Amino acid sequence: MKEKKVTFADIAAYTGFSKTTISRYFNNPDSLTLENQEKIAAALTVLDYKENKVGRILASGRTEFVGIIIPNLYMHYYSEMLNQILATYETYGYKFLVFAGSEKADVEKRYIKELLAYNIEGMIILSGTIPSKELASYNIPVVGIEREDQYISSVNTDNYMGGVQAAGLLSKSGCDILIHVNADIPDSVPASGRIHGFVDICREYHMPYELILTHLGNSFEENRERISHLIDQMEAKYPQKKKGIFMPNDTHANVLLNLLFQRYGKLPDTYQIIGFDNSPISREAVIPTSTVGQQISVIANEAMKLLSEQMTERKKRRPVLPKEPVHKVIPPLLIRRETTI
Amino acid sequence: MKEKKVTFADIAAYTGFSKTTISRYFNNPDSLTLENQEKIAAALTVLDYKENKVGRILASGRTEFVGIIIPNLYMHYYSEMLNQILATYETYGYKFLVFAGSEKADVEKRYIKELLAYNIEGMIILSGTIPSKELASYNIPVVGIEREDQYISSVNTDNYMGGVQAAGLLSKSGCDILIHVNADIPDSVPASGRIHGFVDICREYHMPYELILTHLGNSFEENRERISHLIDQMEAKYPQKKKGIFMPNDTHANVLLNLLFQRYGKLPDTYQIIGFDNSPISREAVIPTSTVGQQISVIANEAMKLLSEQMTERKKRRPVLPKEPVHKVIPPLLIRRETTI
DNA sequence: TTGTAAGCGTTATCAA
DNA sequence: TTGATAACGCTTACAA
Repeated sequence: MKEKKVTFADIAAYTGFSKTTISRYFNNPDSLTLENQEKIAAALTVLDYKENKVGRILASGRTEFVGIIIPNLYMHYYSEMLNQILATYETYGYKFLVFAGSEKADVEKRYIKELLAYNIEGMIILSGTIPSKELASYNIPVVGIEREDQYISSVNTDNYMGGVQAAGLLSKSGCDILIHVNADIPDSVPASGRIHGFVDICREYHMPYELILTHLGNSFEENRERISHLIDQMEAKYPQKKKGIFMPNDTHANVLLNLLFQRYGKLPDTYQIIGFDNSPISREAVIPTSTVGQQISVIANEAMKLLSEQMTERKKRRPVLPKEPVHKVIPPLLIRRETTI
Repeated sequence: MKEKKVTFADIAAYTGFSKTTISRYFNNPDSLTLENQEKIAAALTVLDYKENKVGRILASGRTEFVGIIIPNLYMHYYSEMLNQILATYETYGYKFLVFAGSEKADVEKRYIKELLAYNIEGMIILSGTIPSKELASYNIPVVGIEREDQYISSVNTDNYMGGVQAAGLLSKSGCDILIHVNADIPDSVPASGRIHGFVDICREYHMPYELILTHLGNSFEENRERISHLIDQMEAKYPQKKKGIFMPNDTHANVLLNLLFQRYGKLPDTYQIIGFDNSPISREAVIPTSTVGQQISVIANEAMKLLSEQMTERKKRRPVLPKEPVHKVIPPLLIRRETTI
């Protein structure tokens, strides 16, 4: 406790060098003679010096902090994305200040204010409550992931391609009718691409299709009830017909699958199901479920790469700031398992 | 970009007060006259002042940073724990620097070094690779969660009680033989309590039981294969008998359930299954699975409470450091669903 | 209630 | 290759 920490001043006193030289030892060692490097190195171990980055931040303005705002960690998609983002520490060295779980614009604005107070160098945002226009106004590098991104750089899954892949697979499976269940997403959100991709392919192949754009509820119980309802509707409307169903994500695909299993003891021949995300539940379901897989690790790495480039650029004396935000698009991977042919 | 930031000096110049007074406005506003408070408040908006906490940290030594080291975010238990820990920001105001996903002692030591370089005030650690003795030597408040905790404070689920609850439920379900599958955990790890609780109750009730202490593999495929093997073994050893199986967690319980479903199209009457954790998969399984539920939110909050107390104590001029680490134990919640009577 | 002045531990700028 | 000195933005005695 009471032991004061060893500082550059102590090392300087001990070695007879100036603080500047000690600083240089850390930041530009080659500017010292090898002999002196060794002297200082020895002093460090003798004195048991521990780095203190706060002084450095204050003097240099570089925190190496990146802020993350994430809607929740309950959904696997988000927790795995965070996982992958955190893993980039090994590559880029940025530390992450993480806020999660609000989903309310005013609360998230508080989070951002706090992050800015710590001089974060950049921000990755997965939450969609704050308009990108406002995010851009904070004047630090920001990369969005799967959210509205008109005024900020972003990395997204190629959702349109995902819709195309899902519809393509289902239409090849001999289905009579293709159904896509999803929330009614505005076009500004990348995920809306899935709907367009799905529709375009259905039209192109002249496949009968239906869009069921409805909110499936906020709890597992609500999901269950509404999806059960959906089954009733579909069976009433398309009896006997072979239905190819593209669910908005693997969690909901799993609920559908379980409900059908409970009704029929198996997945009836009149159903084909495909989910989205390739989250663990798609493999852990009663029957491994086909899905359009998001390449979470690729997305996370691209996001950090993009952010890191922008942060590095800013540190230069005459930064060339990109006038236009950069939008990267990562292709999804179609994963065929046992709920489709 | 080029706009320099507004500092206390600017506000002081603008208002005619000293920097000290500006500082006081933020830290102890009541020590100023209401009139002067208003003057400063006005200046803040005029100048568009933005907090900079780095200076404060340097001057005061208080970072309000808490470090978190977590094995991974792939398992729901960890991601939900992180979720709940992050949520305590609203209560305690500590910001979290998060590292995840190494599970290697040397890497995690690097993480800790980095955290210490940023003057974190305390640490929550879920990872078990670094012995608590070493953690204690860092001389900052540390709280462990479900890990070896001899020399550090900790919050754990009452694992023994969990084992008791599981064995109790299964023995009431008319089983002929009780089986607990688990890894071969050393007694220093809290989770070992489950095994002891299970065994003690089986003995007390004179229930025949078997412990299968084996590693179930590191991937879903391995889990599947080994659990399938387990079923073969159990069916060979206990044909016709009603088997009550206590799995080490919900993920593995789900794999077992799915395998049985695939073999028999349902959960046979000769099986009763109970998992551990109450993770989402237990509700999302083909048949909602009984489980011994961990109270993650309670654990997270208790951990932060404990840590916060220790951090607050340290800030006092004459801190009373606890000689002995504090260990809190949170009771599990038995959740009966459809895989047990 | 307010101000002065000395830090906090680095880095940056010059100069040597 | 090295050093002196002034920042960086805020807090904290101590003084008034």
